[in-house]
Amino acid sequence: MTDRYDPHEIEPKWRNRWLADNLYHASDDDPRPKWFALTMFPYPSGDLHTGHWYAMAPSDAAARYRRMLGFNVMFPMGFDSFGLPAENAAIKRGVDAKEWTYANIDRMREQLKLMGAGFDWDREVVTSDPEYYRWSQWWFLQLYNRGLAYRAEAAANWCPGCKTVLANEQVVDGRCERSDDVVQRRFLTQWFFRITAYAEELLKFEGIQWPESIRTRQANWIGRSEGARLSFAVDVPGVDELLTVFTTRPDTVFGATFMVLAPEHALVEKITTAEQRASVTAYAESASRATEIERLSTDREKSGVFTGAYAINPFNAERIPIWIADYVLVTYGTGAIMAVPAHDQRDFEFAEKFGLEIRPVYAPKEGALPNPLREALAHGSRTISSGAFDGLDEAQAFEQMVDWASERGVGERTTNYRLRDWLISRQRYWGAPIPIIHCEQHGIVPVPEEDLPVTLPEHVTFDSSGVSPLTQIADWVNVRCPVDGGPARRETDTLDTFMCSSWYQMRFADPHNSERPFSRAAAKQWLPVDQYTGGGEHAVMHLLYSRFFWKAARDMGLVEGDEPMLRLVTQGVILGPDGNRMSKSRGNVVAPDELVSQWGADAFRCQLMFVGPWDQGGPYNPTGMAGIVKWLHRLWGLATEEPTLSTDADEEATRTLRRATHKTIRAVTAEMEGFRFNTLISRLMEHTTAMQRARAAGSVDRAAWEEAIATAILLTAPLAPHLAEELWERIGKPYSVHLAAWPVCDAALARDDEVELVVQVNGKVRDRVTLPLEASEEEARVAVFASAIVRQWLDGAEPRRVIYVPGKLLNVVL
RNA sequence: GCCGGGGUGGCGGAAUGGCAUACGCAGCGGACUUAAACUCCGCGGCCGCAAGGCAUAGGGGUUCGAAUCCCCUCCCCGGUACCA
Repeated sequence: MTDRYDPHEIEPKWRNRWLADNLYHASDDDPRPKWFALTMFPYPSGDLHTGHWYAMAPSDAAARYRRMLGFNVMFPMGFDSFGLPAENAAIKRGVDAKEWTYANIDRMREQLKLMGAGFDWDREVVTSDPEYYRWSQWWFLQLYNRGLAYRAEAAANWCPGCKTVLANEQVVDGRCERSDDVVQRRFLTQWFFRITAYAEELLKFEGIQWPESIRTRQANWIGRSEGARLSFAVDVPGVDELLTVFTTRPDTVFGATFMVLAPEHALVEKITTAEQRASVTAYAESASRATEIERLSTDREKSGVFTGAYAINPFNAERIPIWIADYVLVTYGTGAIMAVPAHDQRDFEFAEKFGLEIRPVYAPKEGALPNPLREALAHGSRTISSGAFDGLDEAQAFEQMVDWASERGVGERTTNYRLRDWLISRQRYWGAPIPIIHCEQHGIVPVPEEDLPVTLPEHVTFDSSGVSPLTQIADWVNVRCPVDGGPARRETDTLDTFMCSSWYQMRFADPHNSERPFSRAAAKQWLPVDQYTGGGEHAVMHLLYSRFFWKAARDMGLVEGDEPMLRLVTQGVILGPDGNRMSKSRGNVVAPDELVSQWGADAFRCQLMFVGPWDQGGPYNPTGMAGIVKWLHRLWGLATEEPTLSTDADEEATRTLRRATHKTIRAVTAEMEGFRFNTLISRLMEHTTAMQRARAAGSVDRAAWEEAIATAILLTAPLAPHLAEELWERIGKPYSVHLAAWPVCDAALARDDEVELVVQVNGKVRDRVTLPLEASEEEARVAVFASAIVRQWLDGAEPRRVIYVPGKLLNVVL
């Protein structure tokens, strides 16, 4: 037995023992209350990086804490293993996508084990396994059968680099979230999930503890706005279609002096006059060529063209010109607006540029209307120039005008959402095939459930075009129609990987079920997730999709409750030592493997938790490792080298040590509940110092010492699991510390006997006095005014006022 | 522009109305050691000999008392953006 702390000796020993004993397996028949702790599973990119450690080590600590509190904890791990990097490796380097992926998984699984986390490896799921994606396909069919999956032509985001469409959520600043290529707009027939059916419910966050920032981002993304649809007749011979607009300000309809359609709007073709056709076509073409980035630039000057056609305002029968302009988006509302330049700044700028009428329909809140208007008047006092509706405030005008339109069938109150349906088809190979067959006779035919999985062909070759190989494999594509056995073709698009990760937490409840995605009993036992941890960057992707999926599953009667994850804590981004995101090009990447082989997993875990508040992230510099390592050595030394123990040690010293121990239990427990690992560790360091002081002071009470050491080991166990296990054994406790009970604070022992009262004169600290804990205000005053320093400051003057905060402070005001 | 989070020693950070700078890093001094450190002890905001004064991005306010609450301004990070 070595006497020195050597992580390289103890860490492999305990890791192997835990694995051999299956210590962290969550049993289905355990009477204790369940706790489903989940940290976002990784994409198997090939290497576990510092970001993974930063996310997972504290998640593991929190799960271990719950286990010690007496919960039947399930803390599973898996791999989100479909996706483009595997395919890119296949295209660029000629490796096999599957082999590349599974080699990475094997490597990362070993790296994850080095972390010493308490993952239940029996429940591992890999989304690219047929046993898993079979059920992803099954979910697709359920959603299809319920009308929540559909195929439609729509303007889609096309990434030229990835050669596939993307969901709106995967477009960041007009660029592909993955490859950074500028996204193009293409009209394509694609598969969608009807997430908009749940838009309203997704805005509610009842019964869950999620960070404000994530809830806000989801709410902004869903973008609910209340308003009305108004229909305008089109004054074009032979066109009886109505031009319907969505507006949040139907109360300004008398100020509508022109209409604007998105260049892609279906009506444009039908209403454009012969005279205007050439310029309209040219404008529409240039708009379609413009990238999303160019079109979305808000400081760009307004542009547009007159169609030559007019609409009729249903309120006053006025003929108003119809324009097209790219500031109106085909994807929002109805793709058409009534322009009210006097009360909308964008319309105002457009009207100014093209010399269109600007007609105020509200009097300003103060003063007279400027003439001419310098900018749009967003809100006014009372309606003017609005016919029979004059003299109303905004709310009244809204109500009365929408009622008027509803009665005549030319409008209705409506709620509009910015959220679009989730585009889930991808023109890529390395994903779960969409289980659909296209039959010449029967059109879209779902693959029968008993034929699942639709297996992804292996060992495919990529040609230089980058087109998905699935389209090239004739004996995979050509199938018999399930209805009549006639000739048919498989759908060659695959599912967005975000679809595979939208339900993975459900699969963890019953990961090996080959009859269904999970049994009802397993769902009841384990779901929903009690504590989810991961990166906030998934706010409007994974975290939104998972909520949608859960609600759909609930409506199918498969799960209970309205939310998939009850409590969410998102960690910040760990940065390189220079304060920038870690990247190879910057040369600021900190490689976990090197640090672990030098200092051990426990030290690395602890240092990552110690650097700062977890939810904020921040720079990470390995130079700080020394402090953590010193602390672990100090703890080791205390646990392995006993002081002189006695039963008649100094009573006050004993009391002091026990007080430190119980105060530490209280503080560490609170920090653990709040995911404040940095201050948690500082508390443990202080306790370690207190024990060192006690040992240095001479003989120590045996019971108090043993309590202090055992407590320190227990409180450290979630953070440094290997070290704690070793020390627990060395002090003669039964295996395993990770199954031991979390210590409980004895309030009487934690209590202070006396307090140090801060003495202020006019709010400035001048002195301190020590008083018994129960000292009255009168006793405090006596002690304070007896102080020579205080009397010097008073200089004979009478205090005007005395503020007393029991146990803390006494302020003398002159 | 709008929404969210921030700005405290040389550095990471602590304190969310009551002792500013906990706990660490780096630094300095000392002990032990032939020598060392993943050992131990100590020092450490700025000005000042001291008494004391001044310091939490900047300015103003509330309060007996403000890093903390309110108002204004500046800066950094993240999100989002012609959303009708």
